Amino acid sequence: MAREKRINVVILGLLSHEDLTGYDIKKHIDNSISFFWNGSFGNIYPALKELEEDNLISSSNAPVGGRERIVYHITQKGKKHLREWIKDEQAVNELRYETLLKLFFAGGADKKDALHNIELFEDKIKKDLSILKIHCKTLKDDLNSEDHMYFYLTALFGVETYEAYIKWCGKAKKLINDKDQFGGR
Amino acid sequence: MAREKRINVVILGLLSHEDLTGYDIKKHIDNSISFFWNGSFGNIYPALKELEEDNLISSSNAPVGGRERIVYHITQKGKKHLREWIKDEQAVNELRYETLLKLFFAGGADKKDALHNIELFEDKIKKDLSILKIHCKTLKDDLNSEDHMYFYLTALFGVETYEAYIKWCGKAKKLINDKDQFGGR
DNA sequence: ATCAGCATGTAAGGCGTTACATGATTCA
DNA sequence: TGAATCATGTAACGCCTTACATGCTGAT
Repeated sequence: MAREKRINVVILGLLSHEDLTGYDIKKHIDNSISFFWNGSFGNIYPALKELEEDNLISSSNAPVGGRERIVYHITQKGKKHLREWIKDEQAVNELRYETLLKLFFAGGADKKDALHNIELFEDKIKKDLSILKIHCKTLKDDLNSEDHMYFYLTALFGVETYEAYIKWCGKAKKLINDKDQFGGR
Repeated sequence: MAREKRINVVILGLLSHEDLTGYDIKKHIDNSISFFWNGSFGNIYPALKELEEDNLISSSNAPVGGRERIVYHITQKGKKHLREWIKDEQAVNELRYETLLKLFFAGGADKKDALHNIELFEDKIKKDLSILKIHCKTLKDDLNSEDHMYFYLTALFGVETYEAYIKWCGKAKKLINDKDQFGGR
């Protein structure tokens, strides 16, 4: 019944591109997919152990100097597992925006707080958008491989939705300011 | 350190509009805010008990016939707590889209699967969008109260981002189909 | 009479985050 | 020599979901 934990397929997916350490995996998540998925050492390392037990990945020690280092490699079984997950129609898509929650309930609060929350959101989105745009452009200029096309499409999703967010922020601020006849409290 | 669980403020927020039972709260969440926040009986009922212990809400028995029914009411302390949460600058905004994850890792899979996943996503979004649009229009035609303005703004957020999603779906499908020189596997 | 909806709750488990613990290496 | 980065891992906890358990009411 219980769905497989998604960190497993994230790891398999990253390892399907190249061999990586747990630390590398965390960095890749942070750099490439953090706007739609997250991971932490606290779930990556235990997941690596489980995946290896299930023969979906294999490991080899590759210390650098005296520093411990374990490089993971996806197996054929792991690749098959990844493809099956992609093929599976079930997909959980969740958005949990506390900023919207605060706005939804702002009726009993100070209008300035509502505006401030929107501005904070807007600033964060603008910052993230500028990074995503660079990323997106780099990928667009190098669409030679199938992998890159898919990376580009996810980055494009980020850029286009974030641009929609920013437009909305403008409208929201305007409406809140215009409708001042309610009288802030 | 640990952040307060957000279901608490969701409940306080809904009760700041009107008195409700636990069952009502679940319905309101499903009807009005489910596109950016969720709740389940399994976390609503325990949270109601805690909130009452902390005097943020009060309860009164209001059975209908022989059917048990507990109506909750927000206290002054609860209202204050809600306003403070809104004022607090911290806000966690997370997007977790398994569809994007599948797309990001689609390089080793069949191109048809990638397209199919986008179509499934698009269908779901279109369905939800049509509901959101009706909701949004209703709210727009009745912007007399401050509460309604905020409800409208959150619904507008949904409409505009979902429209951006649908545009992206079109582009994504087109690019995947056009770039067929990679040769699907 | 049966089924959908109203209504309250508990139990188990899953998944994830945060904080902690440890230590090597590289660069300023 | 100290800070940032590389690198692996554990422990505690939080929050939520799913499934289960129970029973009344109203409509067909």
